[in-house]
Amino acid sequence: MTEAELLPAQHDTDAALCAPIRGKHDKDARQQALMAAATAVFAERGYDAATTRAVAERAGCSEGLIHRYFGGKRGLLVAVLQAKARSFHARMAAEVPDRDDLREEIHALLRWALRAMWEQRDFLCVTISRSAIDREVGRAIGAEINAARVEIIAAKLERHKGAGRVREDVDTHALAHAITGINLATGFFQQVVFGADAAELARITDTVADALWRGIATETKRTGDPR
Amino acid sequence: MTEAELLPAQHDTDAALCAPIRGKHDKDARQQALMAAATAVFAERGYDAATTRAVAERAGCSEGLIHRYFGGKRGLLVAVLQAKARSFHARMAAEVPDRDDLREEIHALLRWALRAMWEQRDFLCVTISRSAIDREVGRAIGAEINAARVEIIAAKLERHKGAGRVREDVDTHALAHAITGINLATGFFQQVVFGADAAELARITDTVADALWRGIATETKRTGDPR
Amino acid sequence: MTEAELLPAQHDTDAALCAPIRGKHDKDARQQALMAAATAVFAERGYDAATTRAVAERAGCSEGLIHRYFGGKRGLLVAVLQAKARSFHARMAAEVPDRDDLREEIHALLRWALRAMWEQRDFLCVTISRSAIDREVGRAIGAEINAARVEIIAAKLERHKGAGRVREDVDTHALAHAITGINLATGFFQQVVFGADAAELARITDTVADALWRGIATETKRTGDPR
Amino acid sequence: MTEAELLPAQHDTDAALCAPIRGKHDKDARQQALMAAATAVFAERGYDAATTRAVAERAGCSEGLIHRYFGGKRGLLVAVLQAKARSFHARMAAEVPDRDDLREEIHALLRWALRAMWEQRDFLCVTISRSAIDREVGRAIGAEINAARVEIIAAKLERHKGAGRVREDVDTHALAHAITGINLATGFFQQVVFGADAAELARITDTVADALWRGIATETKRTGDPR
DNA sequence: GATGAATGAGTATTCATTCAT
DNA sequence: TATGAATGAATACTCATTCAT
Repeated sequence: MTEAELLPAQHDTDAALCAPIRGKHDKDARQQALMAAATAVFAERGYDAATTRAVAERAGCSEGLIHRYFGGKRGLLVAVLQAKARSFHARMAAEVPDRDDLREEIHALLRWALRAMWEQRDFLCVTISRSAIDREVGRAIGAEINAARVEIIAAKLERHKGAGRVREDVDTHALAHAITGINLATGFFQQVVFGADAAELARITDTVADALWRGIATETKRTGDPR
Repeated sequence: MTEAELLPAQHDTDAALCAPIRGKHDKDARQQALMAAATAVFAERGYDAATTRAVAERAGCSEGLIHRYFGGKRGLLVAVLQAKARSFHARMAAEVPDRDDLREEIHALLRWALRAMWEQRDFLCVTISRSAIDREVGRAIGAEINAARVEIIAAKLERHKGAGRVREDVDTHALAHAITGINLATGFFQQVVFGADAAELARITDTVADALWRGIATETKRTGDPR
Repeated sequence: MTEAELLPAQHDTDAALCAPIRGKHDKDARQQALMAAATAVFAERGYDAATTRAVAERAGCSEGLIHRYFGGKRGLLVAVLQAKARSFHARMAAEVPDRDDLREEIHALLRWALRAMWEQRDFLCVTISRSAIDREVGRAIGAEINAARVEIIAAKLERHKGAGRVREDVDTHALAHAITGINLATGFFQQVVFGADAAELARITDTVADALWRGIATETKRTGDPR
Repeated sequence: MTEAELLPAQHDTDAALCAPIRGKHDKDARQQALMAAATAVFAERGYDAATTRAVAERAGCSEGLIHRYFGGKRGLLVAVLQAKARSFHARMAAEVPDRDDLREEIHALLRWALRAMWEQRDFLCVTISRSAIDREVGRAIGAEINAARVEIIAAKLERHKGAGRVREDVDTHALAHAITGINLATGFFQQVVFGADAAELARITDTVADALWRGIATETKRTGDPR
């Protein structure tokens, strides 16, 4: 499993986006700047505690624009969420290419989540925090982001099943849900919220990946077990 | 696996706790009432949107006491969190008794989380939402609630390992972390936040439980496989 | 016609009401102070341009109380309006006692309005200004304040009619409406808004009072005409 | 008294004025459009609640022009007021032609006010509302609109006096003020603000007109009294 | 000790006005 | 010249916290 496909593990929220505004009247640039600033400020303080003033200040423009462009604070949150959601699973599809080795596939999926969620931790903090409170946001996340990832993973597993690498009695869709859940638990909660260290995360990830692999792989295919 | 051990699936916020205060000057009763009211109000509206006035009103006493007793709104949140944490894993230890069948043990652990988290969903919403924002709360949850549950589960797995039911090369501690994570992902996110239906949840839980069991059980012990 | 019955011609909004608050926690005094301050500030700047901050500052307390006590800015306006309305026509009834000379009665009514409206000009500015914009306020003023004054005047005229001092074909109710209207026009608009001087006001008032008197008095009763 | 002279009773705000702008660069047309739009928007919402954006939108041009052409929102109000004032008493002079019957003259004056003020009610709401608050506007209204109308009415009365139809001791100027005041009271307040019905308004108007007529007419001229 | 009246710093949002284009 | 993007000061209202009673 190569690591080359993984993104650099750092915040992506602002490098380019928060760069000084080009023109005084560049509407698009300002909208981008506001969304980037919002992602950061929401992440740092949480949605409720974040102030529109702080967002505007960081974006380098006036509060009024938040209301002009996004219809208010909540509109800004929604805009940020939608933009991120679009890019997020597009990336997963691209960055975790299909493999012919089931074990590697599972490991790659779990490791990718560790990387991607660390990188997106700012966005995730807001999203998770809101989704736990705001039913509407919660369902939207479930239906849009989570479901999409489940489908991608289920398709991968189904391919392995078709190739005889996964036991016939395994419910690939349910397993995809489980893997997505494990991603969230390790990638976000243990890594970001609980602050687990890299070694522990690797240990957990590898352990569960191997356990799952053994648990779903057909007997004959498991002979190449590295351990 | 009997279901008798599982708790009734309903909100537990406060039948008794919100009962009318016994004496006007019963300090302990007032603190209890405030914490119960806070649990309910925080759950209903989220921490930020909850007002100390609402908490005081529901507890039937004055706002001032929140500051006198708990040092303010945040102190009240912390008090509630700690109290819940204490009771929470005490319950898990009691309600998921050790079993000699590994497969049943794993299934029981996953099913218990489904029940317990549904029952505690109000409290979890606040906790999860805050922990994603408030680093301090996040670490506290990780260190107190999560770690304690990991230990309990790890001990169970270790016992099975000692009895030769778990492969020697399995890192029980890492696996316990994984199981706890799966609990959170399915019990809270899929069940409460995303609103998955019971059948789907059961399917996911059973699938991952079986996969893990096969993945960690020693070959010889698996002959009794029901499938 | 004695002038002794007329009130001193000065603002009454604050002398006593805006006096320093007695006790820090005197709820009633603060409500009074807020209403007095509101009357003054609304009068000076108009309802819209008046700020709750300015009202609070003048009342010597915090903005929050406006919302706690009156439910907001509009509630404060309504409270002021109602309080004034109650006292206003009670005063007219008391301060323009019945007379047996019709001519004196009419003169007294018109002069009283001049005095009373000058004195209440602050309150009237807000009231008139709002009533012209806010349909609800307008109707309320018409139904409460205006109608009450019409009734009092109509009763006076009816008494004169009964005593044979007013022509049988005079519609006393319609005339009462007219007199109330003339009061408003001269007492408020010419006096307060247009800034007419006292001599001119007296001339207008006396002219119209005499014209009305001649116009409604029975022929025989008019012999004592001073002119 | 013919009714033919009376204007159609409907809002006159802008059938023509709001028509699509002829040329993009027709400065005069734009100023007209802005003033028409302002009249309408101010009337609908009141001066304070009206926004320059709403005015600009309705006029079909940009907010900036309000400041370029009129120096701001207040300047726009003043421009509208002056324009209206000019047209208003020009109309009265034209629409209430001199009559040789004093009684008819007075009735006509009062009835005209009822019609004209109903028709101009939107404009009057803003004007009256502002004049009660904004001293400058109040004096301007008094000096320009009111004084002009007083002069017209006084001239009419003086003509009747010259013809021996009005008693020598009547102060025609003061009476003209009184009539103007009654116009305002009945035409605007009772009719528009208090929402009195047509029958009641007619009764009041006729009663006061007759009372005034009897009160000022010379004895001999009154023999033709219809009653 | 307990109350609830009072505070004041802070919030999202609005809007007349300015100015780069 | 006209536009409309951008501003920023101002607004009503909220709420955790304090403190006189």
